[in-house]
Amino acid sequence: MSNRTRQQLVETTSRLLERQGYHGTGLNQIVRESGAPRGSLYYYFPEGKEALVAAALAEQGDRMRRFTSTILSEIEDAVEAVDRVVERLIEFFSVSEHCGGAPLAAVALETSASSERLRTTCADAYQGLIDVFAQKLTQAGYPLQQAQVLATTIVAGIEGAVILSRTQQSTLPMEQVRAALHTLLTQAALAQRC
Amino acid sequence: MSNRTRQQLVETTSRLLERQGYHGTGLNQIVRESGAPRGSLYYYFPEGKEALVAAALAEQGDRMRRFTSTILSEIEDAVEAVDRVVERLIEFFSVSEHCGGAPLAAVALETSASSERLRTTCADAYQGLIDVFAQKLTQAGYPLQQAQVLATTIVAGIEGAVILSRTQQSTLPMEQVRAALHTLLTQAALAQRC
DNA sequence: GTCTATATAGAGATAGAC
DNA sequence: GTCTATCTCTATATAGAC
Repeated sequence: MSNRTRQQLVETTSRLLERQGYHGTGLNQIVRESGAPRGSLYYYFPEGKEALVAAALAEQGDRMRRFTSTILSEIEDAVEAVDRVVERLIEFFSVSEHCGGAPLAAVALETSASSERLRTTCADAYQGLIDVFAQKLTQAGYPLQQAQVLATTIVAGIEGAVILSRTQQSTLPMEQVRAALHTLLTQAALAQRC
Repeated sequence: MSNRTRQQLVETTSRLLERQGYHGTGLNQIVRESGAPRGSLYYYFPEGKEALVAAALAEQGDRMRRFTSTILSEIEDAVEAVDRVVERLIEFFSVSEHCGGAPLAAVALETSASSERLRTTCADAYQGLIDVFAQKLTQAGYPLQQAQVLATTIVAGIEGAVILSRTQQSTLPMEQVRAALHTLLTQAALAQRC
């Protein structure tokens, strides 16, 4: 079936990129671990590796955005909602055996200087995620500019915390950043009321 | 001369790792761009690529720690001192044509699952940097646990901001995170006085 | 849609001369 | 300390059969 094989390739690529990066992930490994037919890769992605990776990154960006958006819509209080997002990410990080959590970061760092296509794909994915947080914060009454600063800081803090947690093989950095973001959002809200 | 060639290899490796990551940086390229004699690589690093990269990462960690420590010791007020560190990093990011600023992150993400040696080297480097910030904050009167949370958040925020700034080719994310860290540290200090 | 075979290039690493 | 030559492996990509 057409979309089935293609989807296997994209999902396997996403998974491998997350722990090996762009240059560390070979097409042979992708084909092998996906179980997809060997001859299908260049049928679905005639432009080769870069196109396959771009598709995987875009899908990961969508997944992250939907995941975040769902949680933010379920909890009315903005501070608690952001807290819950980070808590859920910590859970995912734990079950991934301390090797997941930043599906875009490695590729972004490796390729931002060499591939415009992959760089912009990552940029769009990050911006989509930032927008989701910013929208929640503006709806909660934060001024627009402050909401944008805070949303960027949330995403940056999470990405950085994942890097630290992966190198330390511990959830502690993510827990610490979660606490700090809670403080930041709470006191920003307080300052705005006074 | 002995140390001269070795140093050329290490410095070139550091520079290439920063924008290409571990698997994207080949030994041939390192030798070529360093201008070091081709035959010297395995003389200075008999254990091969992993050892060379580990040396480069350790040196980058030291460099970052010294850079930060110097600035923090020059400015008495802790909040202003941290602000100044981020400002200086933004300057470096600008002159690197939006491709530098996170010398450890790419390798950390690529290899944390496959190389204990590189993972722990990155972990040690990050911890050294966190300790420098934490020490400044405790000296400024922040309680120990709060200082550790804030120090981790500073480093995580910076690393995440660099990722965003590189993908967006703009200093804006770093500026935004700088502002947010300023708010966080100021209000944490206020809360502690009341 | 999928296969195998292959082209071409580059990787990391080793041996042995100098 | 440094050189060249070479080994082996793997990479991406393509061609052409089925």
